[in-house]
Amino acid sequence: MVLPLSERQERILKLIVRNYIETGIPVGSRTLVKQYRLDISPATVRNEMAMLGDLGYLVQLHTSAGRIPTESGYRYFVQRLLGEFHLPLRDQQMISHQFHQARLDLNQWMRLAAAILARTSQGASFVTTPQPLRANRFKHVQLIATQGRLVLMVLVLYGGDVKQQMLTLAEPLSQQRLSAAAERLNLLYANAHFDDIQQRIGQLDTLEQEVSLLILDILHRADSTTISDIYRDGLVNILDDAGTRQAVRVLEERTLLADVISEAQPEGSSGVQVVIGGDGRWEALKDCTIILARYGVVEDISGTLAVIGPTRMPYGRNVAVVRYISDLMTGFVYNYYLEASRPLQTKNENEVISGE
Amino acid sequence: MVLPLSERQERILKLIVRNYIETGIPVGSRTLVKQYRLDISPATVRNEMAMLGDLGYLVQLHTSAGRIPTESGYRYFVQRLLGEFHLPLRDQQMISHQFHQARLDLNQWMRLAAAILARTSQGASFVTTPQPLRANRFKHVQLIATQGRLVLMVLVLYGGDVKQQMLTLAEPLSQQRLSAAAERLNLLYANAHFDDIQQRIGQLDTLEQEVSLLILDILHRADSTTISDIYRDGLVNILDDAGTRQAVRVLEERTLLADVISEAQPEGSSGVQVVIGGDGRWEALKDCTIILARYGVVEDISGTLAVIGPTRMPYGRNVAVVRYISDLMTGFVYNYYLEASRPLQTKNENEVISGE
DNA sequence: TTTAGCACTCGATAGTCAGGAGTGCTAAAG
DNA sequence: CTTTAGCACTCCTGACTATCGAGTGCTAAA
Repeated sequence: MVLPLSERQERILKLIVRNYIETGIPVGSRTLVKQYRLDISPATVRNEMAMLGDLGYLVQLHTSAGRIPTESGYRYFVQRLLGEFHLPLRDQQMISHQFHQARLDLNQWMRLAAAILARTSQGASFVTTPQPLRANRFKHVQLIATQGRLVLMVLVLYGGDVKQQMLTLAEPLSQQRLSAAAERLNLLYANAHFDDIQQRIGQLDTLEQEVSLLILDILHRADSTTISDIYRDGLVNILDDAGTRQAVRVLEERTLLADVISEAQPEGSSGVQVVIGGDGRWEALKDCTIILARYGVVEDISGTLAVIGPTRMPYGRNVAVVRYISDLMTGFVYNYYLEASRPLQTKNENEVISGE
Repeated sequence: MVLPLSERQERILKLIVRNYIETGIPVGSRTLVKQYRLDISPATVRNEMAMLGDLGYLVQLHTSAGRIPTESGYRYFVQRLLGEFHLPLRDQQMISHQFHQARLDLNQWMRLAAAILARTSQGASFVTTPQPLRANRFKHVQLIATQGRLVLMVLVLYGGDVKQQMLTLAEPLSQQRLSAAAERLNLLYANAHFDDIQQRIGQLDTLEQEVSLLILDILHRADSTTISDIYRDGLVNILDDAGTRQAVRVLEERTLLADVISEAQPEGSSGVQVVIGGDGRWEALKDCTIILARYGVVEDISGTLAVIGPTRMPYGRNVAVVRYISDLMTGFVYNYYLEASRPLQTKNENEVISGE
């Protein structure tokens, strides 16, 4: 529930948030008037500040200190006062150039995305590999003899995810024998879902059954809410900020991270999301803000990328860079998986801020 | 160059280091005598302390404060005074049990190793995937049609490393055609090195040549000193220690980390290494200590695992856990890649401390 | 409704002082 | 020659105090 403010109140709130983000020190009435040459007196500003305080947008650490924004204050700022901020063209070109250097290598793209997010946002970042939203499908399997009874199974899923797993046979088999088995499975399971495989498993010989069970196991694990791979960067950037401990926990605890990702981005939502101070839902995220966006094909295959930093962060710039890179990555996913026309430079619609 | 100390000096140094590691406060002569019921007077201890100070093993932050160990002090302690420390049997069992739960899944093993190192050492940790020490060899390739002219190439290297890469064809080809090409390459390149492939590339058709070039490219990249994959954990543990910034840099900067790994572990050395405060070689590692060990088959295929923490860390315990897990992982590598008899519980010989 | 004026609050900064842990030095004891 | 008791000295720590100033809330006048 967001109460509407008078235009002057909004102006004052905006200036306070901006100033505090920039300087990090609580801002008082006199300073504000002088700094921005307002044509109203400090006393007036004080009255408005008191009002904004009552509404829960500002607090003061102690009686005789200036005001700083509350979480709600930041939220109001991001939702209504932030405005459109575009990445400078030079930055866009530089980033886009770097991405085009790393053509067609998922690994490099992920690492690059994390690195650029971290660098331009001055915060920490993470990026997850794109994954099918609905149940995973079989694409291809290969069996490779290594030593004696040990066999390496390489399983490719729809969406390009490659899984590898060892298995031990009852007796050694030749590579020919293994390849043949793999080939049969490839024909039988083309585009199969978990259930399809489970149905057809009866008509197979021992080796093929064993492999199928492994495939089912992997599909099962891939389908649960686990995140496959996470690329991080920029931890150093936030090392001595407030709320570092929280931010690091988010990056390290896969479960917490998975939780945030799935909760903050309901039902194939698109657009950039800003989660400020946990939005009351995650106690663990006090004092830090996550700006995240989904990239890829929303209803089909997608991943998440995000910037993490202290609540007091440059929102305009960071939202812009998250949006820009998410667009680039979307283009990549199209190119990589679907080879449809590649909608680069698309603007994300429906900017949303979650919470309350 | 390490000067020999009298037995009493060693005893005093040992107690000071132990006490400081435990409490974190500078230790004075009186406290020391009282705490450990020494049968000598504080004045005597003071004399010895002065001597140890002259030799560079102790310093005091200011005139009237107790002594703390210097880097050299820690080094002397680790080299000569640490003694054998074994992980409690209960811990060993617990760890070993957890590893046996995650059978035959490289990914899980790596993650687990990092997690356990971090947990039991109360520090941060990293583990790199095992990699062949010498030039990499071709093992298997597979081509998988995805969409139109896009093809996913999955390349398996000797040692089980799986690489994936997209390529775009001049024109679409059927999966049969692709599989056939892959099969020919598998026969032709069985166990081939970079050079072998380069030689044989002439006798191929266009598609096969294109794929071969990609393979060469990947082999080339894999052969340089790049580290393939790094698993980290336990960052939160060291968040508010001294030297955190340095430790985080080691974990984040791949080049720095690769540097440390290759420099600190010359020529297939084995055993646990302790790098204290960068040992004068890395300015970036001031105030933090890395305990690292190679695991795997020394001359053949191996990875590195390590614990990172502040200089003031429990060395005995941490060396023990690094050694124990490195042994476990070595057993895993044997099992996974070579299926030789699996020398679990082997003790690492030649404990070395690097530097000076 | 705005603003000038004013009393008040409270953190930040600096100074003073006593207490205490620790040192180095010296001289006596073993 | 080694050990130790004694002592003067250093310097950190914590408590107490005073001053300063930025900032506030309130009231009354414009």
